[in-house]
Amino acid sequence: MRSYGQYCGVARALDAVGDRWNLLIVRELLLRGPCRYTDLQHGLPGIATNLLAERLRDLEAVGVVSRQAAPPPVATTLFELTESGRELEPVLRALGRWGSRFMGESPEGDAFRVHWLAFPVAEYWVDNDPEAGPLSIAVHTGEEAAVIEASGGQLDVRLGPAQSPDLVLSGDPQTILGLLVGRLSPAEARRRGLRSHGDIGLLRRFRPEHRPPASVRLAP
Amino acid sequence: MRSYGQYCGVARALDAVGDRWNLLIVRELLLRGPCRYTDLQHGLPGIATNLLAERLRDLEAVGVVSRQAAPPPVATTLFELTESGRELEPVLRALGRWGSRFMGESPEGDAFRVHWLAFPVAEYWVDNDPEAGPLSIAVHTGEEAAVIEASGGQLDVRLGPAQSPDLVLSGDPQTILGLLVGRLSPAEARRRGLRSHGDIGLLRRFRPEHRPPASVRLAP
DNA sequence: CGGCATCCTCTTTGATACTG
DNA sequence: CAGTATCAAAGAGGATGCCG
Repeated sequence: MRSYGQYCGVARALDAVGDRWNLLIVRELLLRGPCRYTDLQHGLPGIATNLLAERLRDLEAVGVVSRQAAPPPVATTLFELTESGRELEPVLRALGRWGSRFMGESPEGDAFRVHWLAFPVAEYWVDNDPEAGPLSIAVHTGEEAAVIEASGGQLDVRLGPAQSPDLVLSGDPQTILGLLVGRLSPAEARRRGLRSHGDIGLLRRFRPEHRPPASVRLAP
Repeated sequence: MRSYGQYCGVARALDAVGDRWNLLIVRELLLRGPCRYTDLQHGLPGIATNLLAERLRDLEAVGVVSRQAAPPPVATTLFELTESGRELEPVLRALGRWGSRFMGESPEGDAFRVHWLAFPVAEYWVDNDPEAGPLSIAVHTGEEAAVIEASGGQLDVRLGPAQSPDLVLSGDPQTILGLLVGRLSPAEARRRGLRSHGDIGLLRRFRPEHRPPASVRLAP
């Protein structure tokens, strides 16, 4: 991307990561941790392979991504975020939160990957009963599966099947998401095709939190 | 911008405002409030006029900007953020904060506008003595002037000259910024050409704050 | 397979000139 | 003041090929 040529933090940030696909690459690495090239391709449906290669070079050049030669069991290149790259998390969270207003519109034709649910969970969930025992919730949608694990007040989202989940949810992405962020009640979600095994009341433990408003007025 | 075609909040947000220049247009409207077309051009050095017109149409279409026919004293079109557009503030703040790491690099050749300082002030300042009387600090850099006003714990940044400032700062953008965010001490700033009138110690009232870390791990 | 590079077409950008 | 019109250059997207 050409530089905006403006001595402003927002402009400089966009100079570095404002190019098309860049922030989505960062999303993948934030959500999944170190990834192979093909993992990235899978998590970025629609990207042209030459663009992915070029963007990874660009992100490396600005110090957001680094590449590692993985040791023998993997024996491939792993791409991971640098410290600076991980510090983009607030940007991605703010974008995801703002973008959630468009998630009600039907996902017809849109690709979906389960691990994308980790952002809504991170943004909208809080463990209201951190003293209670660990809990695991399996989520199945499309061909993929993920697990949300709560333990000691900490929430984690992993890809893959659960060992012995306390609750299993399956349904289409829109319904699962609606349920997870509280836009749909369990009853509404079931009406839209949600299937569940286990006590769906467990979800109440993770009600959305609210945050304080900003304190500085920008344009009085 | 073509849609990413991904059912993900971040992707949907970028579908809406990820196009080149869009977030900088939002920055201008956040910092300056309702603007005329030519105000926007001035605050967006480097934008082509056809692009500005097109982007304003796009942003209107996604509900981020609205246009108003201003009443007789102004008698022109005013562009302003909708509620949804104002809710992009956390995105811009996160971007500006992340981008501040690139602000140490020399601004040679980069354009600068004083009102861009409002973001760093909003991000890095806090009024540690809100009970104290109101205070106004004038900032002069390049051809422009702005005022930072503190009153009752509230901070405001305005364009234009100050009435009777308690402190006047002038210098190049990099030095002023370094001083405002605490990267430079007053002595260092003076060595880099800062000129001041009034008690520069007043700045201590507005020391940077720190924020708590995030509580949800994304990629365990 | 994993990690690209090349080639090609189509779209978007940026610069400039011009207009109601 | 608030744009539209035009055009060259850069970038995106898709297909395919190459090399360990």
